[in-house]
Amino acid sequence: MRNSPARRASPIGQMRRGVASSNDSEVRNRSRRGSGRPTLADVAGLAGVGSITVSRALRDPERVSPELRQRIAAAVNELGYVPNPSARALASARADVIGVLVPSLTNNVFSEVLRGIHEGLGDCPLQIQFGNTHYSDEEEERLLRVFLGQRPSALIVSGIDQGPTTRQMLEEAGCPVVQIMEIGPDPVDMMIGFSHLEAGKVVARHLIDVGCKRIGFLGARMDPRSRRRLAGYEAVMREAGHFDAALVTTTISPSSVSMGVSLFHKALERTPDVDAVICNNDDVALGVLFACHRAGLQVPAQISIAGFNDLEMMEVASPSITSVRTPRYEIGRRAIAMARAAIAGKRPQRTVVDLGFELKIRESTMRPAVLAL
Amino acid sequence: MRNSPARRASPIGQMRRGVASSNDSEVRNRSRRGSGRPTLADVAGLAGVGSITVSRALRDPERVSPELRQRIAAAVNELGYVPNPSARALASARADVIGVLVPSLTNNVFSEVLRGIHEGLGDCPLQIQFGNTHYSDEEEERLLRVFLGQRPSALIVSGIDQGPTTRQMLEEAGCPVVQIMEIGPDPVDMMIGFSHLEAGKVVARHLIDVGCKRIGFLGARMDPRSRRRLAGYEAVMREAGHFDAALVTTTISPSSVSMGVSLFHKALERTPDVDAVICNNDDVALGVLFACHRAGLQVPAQISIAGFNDLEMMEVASPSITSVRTPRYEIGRRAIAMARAAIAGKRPQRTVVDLGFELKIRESTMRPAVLAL
DNA sequence: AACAGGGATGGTAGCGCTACCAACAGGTAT
DNA sequence: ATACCTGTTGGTAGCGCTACCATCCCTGTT
Repeated sequence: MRNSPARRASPIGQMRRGVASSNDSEVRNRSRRGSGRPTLADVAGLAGVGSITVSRALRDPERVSPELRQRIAAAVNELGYVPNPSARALASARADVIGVLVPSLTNNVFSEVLRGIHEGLGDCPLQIQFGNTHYSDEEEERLLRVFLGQRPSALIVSGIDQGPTTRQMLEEAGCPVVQIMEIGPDPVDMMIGFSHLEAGKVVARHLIDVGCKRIGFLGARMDPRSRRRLAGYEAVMREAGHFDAALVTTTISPSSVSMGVSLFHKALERTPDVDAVICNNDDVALGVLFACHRAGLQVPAQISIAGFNDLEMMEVASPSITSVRTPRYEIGRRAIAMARAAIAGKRPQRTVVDLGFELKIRESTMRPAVLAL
Repeated sequence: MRNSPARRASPIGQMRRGVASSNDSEVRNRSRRGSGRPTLADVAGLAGVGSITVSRALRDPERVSPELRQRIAAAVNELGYVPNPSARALASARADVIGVLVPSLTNNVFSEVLRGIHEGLGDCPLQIQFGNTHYSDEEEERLLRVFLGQRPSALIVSGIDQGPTTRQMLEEAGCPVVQIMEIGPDPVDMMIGFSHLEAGKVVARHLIDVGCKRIGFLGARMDPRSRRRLAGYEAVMREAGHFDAALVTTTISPSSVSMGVSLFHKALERTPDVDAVICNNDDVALGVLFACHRAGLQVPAQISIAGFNDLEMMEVASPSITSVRTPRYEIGRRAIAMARAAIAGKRPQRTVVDLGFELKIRESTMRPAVLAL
């Protein structure tokens, strides 16, 4: 019941027999090897051309005369020919695969990036080979090694803090490499993202502007990007003379809404006088909002909340939550576009692209006076 | 700067010259084809065995004597040999690829499933080939066609409502097929999920039990699974004599928290007397919670809310939200386990697995009396 | 002692495609 | 008329691996 390709193949075999040398095809039908599916040679036989011409017509139609092109298209259609990517990869020593390494799948930031990557691909015949590093350098190195074994057409990796071995492998990969999410000095090849340090600064400045002084920082899963946001916060707080190490509450445990609740409780214990919290992402911010609601703390009258990433729900939360809009989807799309351009030999003029970010100011950080309007 | 594989390959080439016939290797070095990386034959030369023995040692070590196995392992290590998956796929007419089709990446339900799939894979040498159908039958069919062109080892598809062409392609795929998320009659091959109809019934019954009568149903992105949950709701409501078509507010637009807000507003307009809403997922439920908060409606005193999926945040929301816990991660893990077993020829005895679900009753649907305790 | 049986090993011939070169037509420059 | 392009087509030889046999050796049996 589960196995009919052999049956399906037989009409094709007969078709072939009528066109190619009959001896040939009979031998082929008896053979136990082979996939039983039409090949380039079958298409070529039916169209009455050489197989290499079919190959060209499929990959680079410009180089084949319109007449042959049409005959070949008809033959492809009739046989239901689908190219064999393994054979192509083997013959050309280059797989139509783009390796993508991200640190997490749970995190909806990266699912947005992945969506951008998939949609940026459109229907071009590239495959995405996807790997989850779980925020581990060793795992990243292992996965990269596996990916390189396939001779990918390009690589997309998250962040700019690869370990030395990983860094060297990327440099020697012999294919375009795009580092995403962040920008920094010394790219391996290309880079697209924004400055997390600046983003941290902007949020902190905003809260100082609206009159907050005891501004806490809550961070779960303190990856390198979160640490840079924290560094931006710290720089601005020091400059304003407000910095206090007790205001910073972080954990390396994974981020979640409930982790936001517990980080907030811990912060309240350490610094009961906090008048604002900056969260390293929106999950944590949402947890803080819920915790405030449960504790009867008025937002923003008694405490202001700022998040990071600007998930869609931030705008409709009650109160709506100030957050930094990050171009996650756009990063995915543009990363693929850059990779494709580089594969096609047209390296973009700008190899380091700063997509920036946007502070979305909402109710959770508005001054009472403004709210009253 | 970007291109060093050629340089890296040269010591390997020299190594090879010392072992294999020197004439051979010189020709090989001059050739412009080939990846420049060590091959099975190189490993075989260094270990002093036939290449087929190396192949066996790598795929099925039991069949090679311990002594040779060790020599081969040493040679692999020394050369840094990595098998070429394309060549393997071509020669064996079978790629070590599992095709996975899901309808959405935005939806965190499916990112959990994907996480389960990736983690269920462990470090076995299978690759996941992933496709996003965007809830479109045509797109599903197109992607399936692409996947089948690679002769995957197994296929994982979402839902049980494939179109006739897709259904036929799956039946003729000649590889194990796992349908996930749902169970139903007439599986293509294997199936893992739970009954959405039952889940819909259980939630509706619970709300009736706590004394609600005008129970609304809010649904965004009404895919087949959501429709079956709605059918369960409708059946129970009819049985209780509470059904009213005006209580059902749905849209095919994508689901989101803000869509939950607007669906709730629409429902309030049509049936201002609703005393509870069942949402087809937790995003919508969260939107309802925010809308209630903004409108000053007490939850659950004035209105009860139930969600679906039991995202982590439901438990810490304020009030916490009743939801149906669905085994998303587990579905991914088990689906891969079933696929791997089938690939290995050990088809599981149970080919249709019902993982069930669990109604998590929380504050948002508690009777005032219970809350007062 | 001859033989069958089984486990370990190797040789060979592809898998389906593309890189490379060769061939040839039809034009343009010499 | 010859040489020399340029553009289209085809032949051939692999890419690196595995399926399929053949071979070898070592048992155990008659």
